[in-house]
Amino acid sequence: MVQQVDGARRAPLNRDRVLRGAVALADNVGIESLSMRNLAQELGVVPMALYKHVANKEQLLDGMVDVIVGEIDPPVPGADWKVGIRQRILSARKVLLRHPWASRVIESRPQPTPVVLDYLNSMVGMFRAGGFSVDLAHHVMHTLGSRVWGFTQELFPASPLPADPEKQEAMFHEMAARYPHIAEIAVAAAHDEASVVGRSCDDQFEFEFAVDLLLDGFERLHQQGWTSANRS
Amino acid sequence: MVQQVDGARRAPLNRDRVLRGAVALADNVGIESLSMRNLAQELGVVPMALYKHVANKEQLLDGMVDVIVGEIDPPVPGADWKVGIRQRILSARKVLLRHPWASRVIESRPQPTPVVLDYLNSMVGMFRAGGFSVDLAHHVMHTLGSRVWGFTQELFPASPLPADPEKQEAMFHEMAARYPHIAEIAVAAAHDEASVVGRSCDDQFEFEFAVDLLLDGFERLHQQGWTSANRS
DNA sequence: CACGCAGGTGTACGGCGTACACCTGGCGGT
DNA sequence: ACCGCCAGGTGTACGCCGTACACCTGCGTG
Repeated sequence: MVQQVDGARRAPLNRDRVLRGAVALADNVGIESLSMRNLAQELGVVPMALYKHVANKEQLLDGMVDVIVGEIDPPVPGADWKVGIRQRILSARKVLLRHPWASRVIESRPQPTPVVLDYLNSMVGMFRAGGFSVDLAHHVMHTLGSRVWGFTQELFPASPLPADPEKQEAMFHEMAARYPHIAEIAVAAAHDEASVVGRSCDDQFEFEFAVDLLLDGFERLHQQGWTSANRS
Repeated sequence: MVQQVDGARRAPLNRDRVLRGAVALADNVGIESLSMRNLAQELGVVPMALYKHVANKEQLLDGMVDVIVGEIDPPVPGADWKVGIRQRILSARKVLLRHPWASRVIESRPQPTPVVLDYLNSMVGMFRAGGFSVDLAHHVMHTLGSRVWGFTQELFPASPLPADPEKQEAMFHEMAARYPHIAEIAVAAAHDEASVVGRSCDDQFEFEFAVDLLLDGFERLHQQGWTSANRS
């Protein structure tokens, strides 16, 4: 049933093959359909075989995160801190857009792996190399929050509009009556992009807007010699 | 087995009682131990009885979010936009600190409920009342991201130190060697608070640092008459 | 040739969400 | 006084999940 079609025996599994298989499967069928049983089947193996290579599902998820982090570009060497950080974050973002499930998985990990710590450490290092005090670098990392990973907390994903244009119209009027401020944003955004109502806004622009606002704020504090001692 | 000890029959369930029971149970035993079966038992009822009041577990979670949002203070009427927004967000934060599971649940909802939309709408309204253009209000909401809910993406929770102080020492040296930038932050933070190594930093301060940096940035853009037309 | 051990297997358990058929007690209409 | 309805609660069962544990198998080494 599970055996190979071609005569050659399946190459033996190893941790890396398992992790990459898991990433691929999550990419294809969604993270919510990634189960040990599922993954085992995909790899042509019985579920329990996986446990020879990962301790349990949590460790599998940790390993998947490590694979993803490995896809992020390394820091550009001689760059100014601001452009360097920006590039790195936007590289992370590109990776996360390739693996839409990854942000949720990253958020769900209770402890960082060494690979993740390496990434964060090198990020802090870029601020330090730019002359930031330990103090400021610290708070600035907190402020970036999930954006060091290239994603922002989505307030909600693009709403799937009803196909029927009459229902669309009705829904729109209800929105406008009940949530006028949200509605006018939706209208403006739709107009900007000459697209249908409800089309979600330009994600990339929103992301860069936020990152740049933050980086500019950081720069200002840095130049002012900000210290956490002047906590008001 | 399940019947009441006192002669009086259990008051009949209703949606509200189910939701509040679920919130209480999550508070007590943690969200990961909240199951339909568990909750039913707590309410003195058979699991399937819950389905007369909520369609499924997803709707239960939606309802729990609504309960939490209901605990956030309403906007202070005559306040300046900046202090008004700040107060509201810090109120949300207080609520979320009472229900530590709530941030993860909010993040996990695929669609916002009407109650959530009301909250977001009123938040946008505060920016609009402060003179923000629709355009700027829009992007500014995105920038706040999960902070409108009073939480920030945690890079990782406080690490539980090993009890043995020798192991602590060893771990610390390994950290310092491998992740020097992270280590120096840890040292500085520990020194600030005269606490043990690894003690997590002052969360409230980090949060307010970020919110204030953002609000200041928003104010600057607002005063400059910023428009998304000048997208560089 | 025997042995060990890494890698793969089979079976089983307890937990989950929930579909579906059923029961029951009180209330409104006649 | 009776009947029928139906909201609310029950019982059973299914298919999924993660994974403990005992087992097998075949290769590399002594």
